Amino acid sequence: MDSIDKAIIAILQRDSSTPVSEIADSVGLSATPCWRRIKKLEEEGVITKRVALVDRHRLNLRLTAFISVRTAHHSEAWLTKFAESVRRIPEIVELHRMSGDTDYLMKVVCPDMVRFDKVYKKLISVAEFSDVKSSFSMEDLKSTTELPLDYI
Amino acid sequence: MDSIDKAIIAILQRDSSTPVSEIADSVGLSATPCWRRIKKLEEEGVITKRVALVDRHRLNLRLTAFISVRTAHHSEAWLTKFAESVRRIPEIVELHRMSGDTDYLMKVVCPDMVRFDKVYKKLISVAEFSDVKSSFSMEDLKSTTELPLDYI
DNA sequence: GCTGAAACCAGGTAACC
DNA sequence: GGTTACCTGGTTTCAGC
Repeated sequence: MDSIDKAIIAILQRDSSTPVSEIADSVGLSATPCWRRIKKLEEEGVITKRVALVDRHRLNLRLTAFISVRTAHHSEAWLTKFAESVRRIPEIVELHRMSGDTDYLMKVVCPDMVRFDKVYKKLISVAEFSDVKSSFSMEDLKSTTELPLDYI
Repeated sequence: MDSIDKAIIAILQRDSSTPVSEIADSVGLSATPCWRRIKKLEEEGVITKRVALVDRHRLNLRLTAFISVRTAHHSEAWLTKFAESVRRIPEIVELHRMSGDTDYLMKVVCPDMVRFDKVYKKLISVAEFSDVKSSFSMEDLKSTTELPLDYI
């Protein structure tokens, strides 16, 4: 992966609807080799998918919350089952197994506190926790899917 | 926004490279009216952008961390300047103004602890904090850009 | 073996019903 | 919202470097 691939990824991370010919111009290549590089990046799994991003406010998702939990269960089987359950809850968009004080950290999006409480209840119904803490985002100041390309 | 629009969004959130004709089939429409709906969703800002998602491991971004900070400064001017500075740090992919114990919560991606410390130093160089806590993700169990469509 | 020109074809876009 | 036609842009082939 050279600097041209990096430049291609930079463009596609920002706007994947950019025509190949335009990307080719930007990186100083003609369309065909540029297209082949994109194809290769997709085949090799560097580019995993192309998605449409949606304005969460337009979907009535005005509340963003973080739930951190502790649990007494630390088996592989418990983790697998827990992760699988969380993957089925669409309001929980992230789940991290953490080091330190909390065992798991989740990011939740939903319309309001009433709906948040429903997600919360759904969550505590799928697994047992010894401690649960919720904190709420008042303002989304930065949120991007663009990853830094400085380390390749 | 009706159930057809919802179905269209569901498909595009999952894979924005799906051909319009295929989407049209799925939602029981012919290509043109389906395309018109997609165009409208984009114009109205429901669909904000189309992006390529990249495997962070392939970009050498193996460390995910959360930094929560407290600050003594609570003016609008300070917030604006702080947010602007953070937006210029590519390793910080999320910044939330929080309620409760912490004032701001950030999500950071970088290769390792050494690079994390550099981001940390960059962060404390752009703003003054009274308290800074870092926690680290050991395992990414769920991470999606697909938002729940149950509330429209 | 990789690049780019040109031909080709799928799919996005527009006009019309 | 559908049908048809058009035309941009993605994809393949092939010649040249």
